[in-house]
Order: sequence, then structure tokens, then C-alpha cells
Amino acid sequence: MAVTIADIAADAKVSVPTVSRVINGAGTVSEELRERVIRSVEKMNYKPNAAARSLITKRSDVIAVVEADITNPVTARILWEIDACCMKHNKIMLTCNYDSSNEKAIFLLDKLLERHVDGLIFMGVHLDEPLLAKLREFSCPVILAQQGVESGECEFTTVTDDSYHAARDVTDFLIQEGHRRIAYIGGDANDYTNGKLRLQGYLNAMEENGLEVPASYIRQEQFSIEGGHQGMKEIYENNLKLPSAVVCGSDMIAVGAIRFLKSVDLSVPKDISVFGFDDAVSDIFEIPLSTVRSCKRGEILCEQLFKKQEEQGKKEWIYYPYQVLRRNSTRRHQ
Amino acid sequence: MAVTIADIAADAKVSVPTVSRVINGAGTVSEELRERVIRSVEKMNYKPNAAARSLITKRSDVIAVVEADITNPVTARILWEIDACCMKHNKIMLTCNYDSSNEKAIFLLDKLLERHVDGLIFMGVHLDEPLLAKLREFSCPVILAQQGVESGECEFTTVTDDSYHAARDVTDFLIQEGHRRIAYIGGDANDYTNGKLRLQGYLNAMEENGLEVPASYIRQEQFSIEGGHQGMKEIYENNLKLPSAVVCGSDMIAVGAIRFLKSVDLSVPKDISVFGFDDAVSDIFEIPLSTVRSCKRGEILCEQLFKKQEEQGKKEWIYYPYQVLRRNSTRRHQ
DNA sequence: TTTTGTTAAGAAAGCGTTTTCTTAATTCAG
DNA sequence: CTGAATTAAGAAAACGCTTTCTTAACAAAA
Repeated sequence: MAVTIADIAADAKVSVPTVSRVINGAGTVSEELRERVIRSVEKMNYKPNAAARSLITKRSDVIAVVEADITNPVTARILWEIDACCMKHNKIMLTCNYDSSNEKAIFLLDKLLERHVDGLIFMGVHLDEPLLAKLREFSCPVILAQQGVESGECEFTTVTDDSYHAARDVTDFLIQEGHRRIAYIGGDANDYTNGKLRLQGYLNAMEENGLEVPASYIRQEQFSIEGGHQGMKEIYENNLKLPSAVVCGSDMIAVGAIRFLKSVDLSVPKDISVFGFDDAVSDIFEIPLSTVRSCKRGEILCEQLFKKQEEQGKKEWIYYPYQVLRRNSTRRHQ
Repeated sequence: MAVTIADIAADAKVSVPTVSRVINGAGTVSEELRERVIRSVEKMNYKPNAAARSLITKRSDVIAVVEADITNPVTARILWEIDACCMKHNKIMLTCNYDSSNEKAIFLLDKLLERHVDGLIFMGVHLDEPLLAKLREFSCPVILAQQGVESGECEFTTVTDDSYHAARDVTDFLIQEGHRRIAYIGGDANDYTNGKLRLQGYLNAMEENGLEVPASYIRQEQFSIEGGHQGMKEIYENNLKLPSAVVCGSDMIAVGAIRFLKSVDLSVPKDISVFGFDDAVSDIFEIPLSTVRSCKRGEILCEQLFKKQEEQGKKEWIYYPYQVLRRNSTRRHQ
């Protein structure tokens, strides 16, 4: 059997509450007893039982993160950041994959409810009503990452990329660099808020600069290499005048686009500049990709999670700061 | 306040143990009461408190996975697989990053000890004595993934890639394909058991086929793109007769090697064949990489974890089955 | 002195379950 | 029928902590 607080109390010849006080640094206990307790704790290698403690304190020191797909490099990176922050706050991170199945997500959330986690970060898209209802059941702080609820007021604090402004900045940047014919390949904008906002940012930047956008310059495919490939192919086949630059809704799309361009002997960035989004492939892709990187995601998420203790009430929509990274998949256009 | 088992008992007009029996499907309870209980549970949206349950059952339904780096794609993929298996067994996966710092790993393991997890998978390299000592403290099944302890008898059940045989097979395969001058670029073999075994497999295959291996054909760098780049560079610069094929200790190394070759205008696989390891970059890398893929990792790990309940005693070293995948970074040599 | 206030530490209650122990009710063999 | 065996369900204990309540000891103020 594991050693319990009573064993320590007996060994140190003090009462159980005294041991508890020493361990938690709460209450007052004389130097003499404190030392005796600490000695016993070390001697017997005592570890407080988290379940017993949790039962009474109503905390678990666990932060849950539910994500669609842990193998997505962007997700994995954010998890890494969250984990690092949790560590600092003496919390432990519990992650669950929901495989983009809201049904599975609800199943998982039920499990987490039983566990009385101290905080929940839900990194998901396709938020539907049953899912939101389940999220409402949590009494701990809940944060939506990746996708907000469009409807208006924030029911949950939401933290996402600043897709709209970033897409505008990227497009502006390309225009500054002399590009005039700029196309866009994004993901499905019906479901993905990010997709919608990126497209909007691109469109607004073009419009504000008085630039024409033929419908054939806009493609909405999948957020994947295949999607990018397909989108670029369609643009290539349906336009006599090719764009000199393409804004992509994700790095994966950019990779696919570049791969297609290579297949028809067009060179990037010599013939066409390609801009990505997410900074997900920087270290492995053959071309250093110009892209947008969101910063301090883990910190911002955790900060929201922990800050809320005081300011429970205020739910807001927060954006990660971002950097527009100009690398070698784009160049000036003359 | 959350609704408790007592609330359900009161609402259903039964005793607390009866509710417990219904929920756990244990013991005997009449159809009538069972229905009353179920109705109350649903009506009041009751969720049993995991901490209270865990306190008494000494189980937590949590499987802990401690890994060096969650952003490593190979790791992320295995986590995905483990999570899927845990789900099937009605367990929840708790993951912690230890950032390749054994000190941090020990800190995390202490936290997990407090939590009385039902199983532990430690995916790490550089296992040193303090770390092993900490692992011994667990009373639940502990599995070492990724690296075993060389010493001999298995203190912990260990599951790893079958690096030795796979490297032999890869080398054999290249020899069958007509290659005679085959080089090897691996990671640091002092620390990484996998590195050591892959090198050994390569060497044995060469020897058994009566093929010469000049020392300048063997490089041990980092398990990274830079490492592969550097290793290939050295081989290129130090050999008048270049190899016709290179066995790499990881896909990252292979990517680096290919990148170097491209930089000196050598074509893969036309001029040189390159074989990777891990199947980590298949979808994004420019060349479909011939590589080794380990299979069913999640299943095998979980199977070991859960099987052990009965056969606690037997610790063994188990290998994932693997496939040698011939793709387009290698070709026959005439 | 006596009273009041303060502090250190123990006693006891309680957190929400499961499990063991009892009891009452029912069935069945003799 | 009676007594033993079986069954369904409640009472009570236990899990390992934290927290509240209480007491004893002592110091400071009247």
C-alpha cells in the first residue's frame, strides 16, 4: 500500500492536519514540527493522493485540451506551448483527440466533466449546437481556440489567428512589392471561420487598392496539399493571364500550389510568388515559404485560462499577434 | 453545486449503493429500481465524480504518456494511435512533454505518481539511472517505448522499432537492386540505441554480402535535416568514388542528404539512391521517400499495457512489425 | 492576580464514491 | 408448513485528504 498522510503523521508524531499544513504551506506550524514532518515525508517518499485532494478542494490541477487532430503540426506546436505554460502554473495538460467528429468530442467532454478539470481549451472547427451545449456544462473556464462562434456576443472567450488582418497585410505586402494580378486559394469558407476571414481580408485589400479580382482568381478547395494543387491547377487552366502572385489560406495549400506550378515548369518565386499561412512547414519544405506566423499562442491561451479566475464575466474574442514572414517563395514584381 | 449520487438516490427514492450498482452494472438490482435510477440520472444529468471514485477504486482510468517532444511528427503519430486505443479501452490519455530534460521528466513522473495513473508509456531516449529509479516507483504497468535499456534483462516491458533487422533489410534490398557502394548516415550512436542498431544492421548486411565499407562511408551526425546535410557533404567531399546509395538513420537525415545532393547538382534517385527511416515526411516532402514504416505501434503499446494486468511478471522486449517501403528516392543500379 | 487575546496543534467532520456488512423478503427443499 | 438458502436493497464503513472547530498554552493588558 502507498504511504498516506496518516503514516507520515504517525512517523513524525504529529497530527494529520499538521502534516497537511506543512505540505500545503498553509496555516501556522512551529519550526520543530515542520522539520519532523519534512524528514518523515522524505524518508517515506510520501506523495499526496491527487484524487483525495481533488475530492475536497474541487480542483484537479488538470488543464484539458481537446483538439481535432494531434498529428497536425500546427496543433502539435500549440499543444507544446500550452504544455509549457501549464507547467509553469503547476498544472498538468490532458489532451484528447476528437478526430473531427463532434460526436466523439461530446463523448470526451463528458469524460472531462467527470474529471472536474480546472480549465478547458477546445481547439476545433465545426462547432455545432450540441457541442456548444456540452461546453456550457463546464463550470471551469472554457476557451475556444481556432474557431469562434460567429453569431456575435462571445459566449466563450475565444482566441484565434487574426486571419482577416493578416490576409490583408499579406495582400497589401504583395501589392507593395509590385504585384497587381493576385489570386487566392483558400479552404472551404462555409465551415471554417478562418477561411472566410482570410478570403475577406484578401478581397478588401484588393478592393482598397483598386485592383480587379476576376472570379476565376479565387478558389476554395480543401485545406490540404491536394486542395492547393487542385486550386492552382484550376487557376492555371482557366486564366489566359496568370496571376503573378497567389495568396494561400494555409501552408499546405501553398505547398500544393507550388507543387502544381513545378509540374507545369513554372518557377517559384521567379514566375509566380506564393504566400502561405501558419508557418507550419518552414523546416522541411524545399522552398523557404513566405508565410504568416501567429505568436505566443500557448501563453495567450493559458493567460486567458488563468486570468479568468478573477474576471470570469468578460468573454472576449482575442487574436494572437502575428508576423508576416517574407521568405523565398515570393519576390518583387516589376 | 454539482449533483451527487446522493441527490440521485433521493430523487429516485432508493439508497446510495443502489445507484452505484446501477451505474456500474455491478451487483443485483431489480428492474423497477434500475429504471427509476436511470431516469433520475438522465433527468438530473448526473456525472459520477472521478476523484471520489478513483479514491476508492485505486484506478484513475488515465493512461499517461511522457514523451520528449510532442511536435516531432513521429511522436505525434504514435500519440494519435495510443489515444485511439485508449479510447477503445475507455481510458483517457494524459500526455506530458519532457523536452528531453531528464530532470523535467522526473518532475513530471512525480506528478503522475500522485495521480495514480493506470499505465505509463515512457517514450524517451537517454534513460539514466535516476530516471529509471523514478520509473520503478510506479506500481502500474510501465512501458518503455523508443529506447530500451541495453543492459540485458528487461526490467520494463520495452517496445521499439526493429531497427537492426529493418536496417539489414534495407541494405539487403539495395544490394539486391544492384548497389555495391552503399554509405550510411546515422545519428549519434553513443546515446541512441536505435542509432546503434541501425548502424549495426547496415554493417552486418554489408559484411554478409562481402561488401567493403570504407570508414569514410559512415557518418554519425544529428538526427536532423542539418545532420543529414552535413553527413552527405562529408561523404561527398571525402570520397573520390561516391556511393551509389545511402542508407539514412531517419527520414530527416534523408531529407538533409537529398537537399545537399541537389545543391551539388546530383539527382536522386538518378545519381544516388537515398533510403530513409520512420516514414515521417511522406506527404510533404518533394520526393516520395523510400523508407521504413513501423506498424501498429499504438495497438501494440496499449496491448502490452492492458495485457499486463494478468501477466505482470513477464517483461519482454517487443518490436513493432515494419514495412520496407520502396518509393522514388531509390532505384536499381546497373 | 485576573482577563483577554493570540497562537500552535489536535479532534472531528466532510468531500462523493464503492464496498462490505446486515437485514428483510422471498424461494425452495424436506 | 418449517427451516435453510437465496436474493434485493439499505446502513455503515472506508478511501486519503482538507478544513473547520476546539482546546491548551502562553503572552499581554487591566
